[in-house]
Amino acid sequence: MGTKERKQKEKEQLRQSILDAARTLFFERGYDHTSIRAIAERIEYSPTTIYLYFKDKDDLFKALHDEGFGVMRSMFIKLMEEPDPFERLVKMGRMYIEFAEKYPEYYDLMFLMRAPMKGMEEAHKEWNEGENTFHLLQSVVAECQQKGHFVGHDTEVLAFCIWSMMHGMVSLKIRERSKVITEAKQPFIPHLGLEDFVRILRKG
Amino acid sequence: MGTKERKQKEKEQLRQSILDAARTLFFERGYDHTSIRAIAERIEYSPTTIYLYFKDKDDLFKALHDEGFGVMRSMFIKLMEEPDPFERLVKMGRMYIEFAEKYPEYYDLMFLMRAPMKGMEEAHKEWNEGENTFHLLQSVVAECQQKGHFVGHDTEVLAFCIWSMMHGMVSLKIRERSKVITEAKQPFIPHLGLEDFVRILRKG
DNA sequence: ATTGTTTACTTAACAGTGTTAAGTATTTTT
DNA sequence: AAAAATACTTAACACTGTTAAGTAAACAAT
Repeated sequence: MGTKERKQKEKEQLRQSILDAARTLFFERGYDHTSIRAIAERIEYSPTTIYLYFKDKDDLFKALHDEGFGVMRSMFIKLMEEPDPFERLVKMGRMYIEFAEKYPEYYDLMFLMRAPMKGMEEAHKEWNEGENTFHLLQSVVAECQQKGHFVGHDTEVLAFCIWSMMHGMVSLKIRERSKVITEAKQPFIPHLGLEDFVRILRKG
Repeated sequence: MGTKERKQKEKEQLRQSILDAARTLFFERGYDHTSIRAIAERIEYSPTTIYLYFKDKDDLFKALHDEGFGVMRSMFIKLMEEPDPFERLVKMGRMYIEFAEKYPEYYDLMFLMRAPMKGMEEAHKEWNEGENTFHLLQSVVAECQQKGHFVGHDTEVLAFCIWSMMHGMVSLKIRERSKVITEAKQPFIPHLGLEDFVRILRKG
């Protein structure tokens, strides 16, 4: 029965091309300003076809949200071979910024937008993707502490602080709040900030 | 001509009650899920009346956005009498968290949401409210440096880092991303993080 | 006092949204 | 050849922000 498998593959392909169209349009004009009808038009299907592959608009969002975490994970994996935990932590910070600068739209979906989380409370219930990534950070911080860094700090709270720092800089930049600083410094802002932060952390 | 003044006042009152209704509904169900019709229904006027007082929905947003900065400013002013700049900086941090915890919806409008900024690019062009607040922070940081803190750091970049730290923690909390940490610590999360951060800063 | 004009508001409508129920071919199974 | 399942579409519902046109009352000028 080769036809059954072929049909299955065709279905998977259509699902993928819906997702591709959605990604393109979401990234181009944002989630709110992308209509199901526009996505449908792009792949030359009727709008209702999309509902045969995705529950609703939030479901499309969630798919891209998880896709984003996949991309981020694949970037993080590369630097796990760095032996020194503090250096690894610093590299993770740089990678975080690189991800946000390269895929600001993914970052938006993953960490900034509210829309998806509502659908996530029902389905995922616990934002698994985000939790996994955070625990990765937390374990690196714990390793740092074992090597004598950050003495007397609560691992969890400190990890949250570090994440907050990165998230703060990156999200202020993405949402164009970083325009409050001198124009010449703006292109370097998350990186400059990170290096400044690292200088402070090295002492602790 | 007392009637003219009375009319003027009545107009101002209606404008205010539109704003009150908008605030209530925005805070209750969020900007996106509040319709002009719902606001109109609440004050028992026709939807189009709102357009006689506000250009469009973004204009309503902007009014509440600026209102939020007014509230924040009035909270900040109180702690400007603190003579020691470092202590003042710490108190500003605590105040920032208090504001965000007391008025998460204002915070959302002011620092998280995207919708308004688009309208702001045309009108304000430069997010004045945000800039003023940032420059206040920057001057406190500069004062700290004059007293020997944070030697060798760029004032602007450092101020941005500090703001990022606060913004990161607060916004992760508001958008419910802080659920990645132990439940027992969650209620204290922005405060605990701040104190941790302060401990690190005191050394520099 | 009767005009004309301004003011403050409403009705009706447009073009768009997410989403669902019902319908239609086409293919597969019996 | 009849029945059933598959894959998709058409038509519609109840919304949305926003605008153009209309209305009734208050004012001004003659």
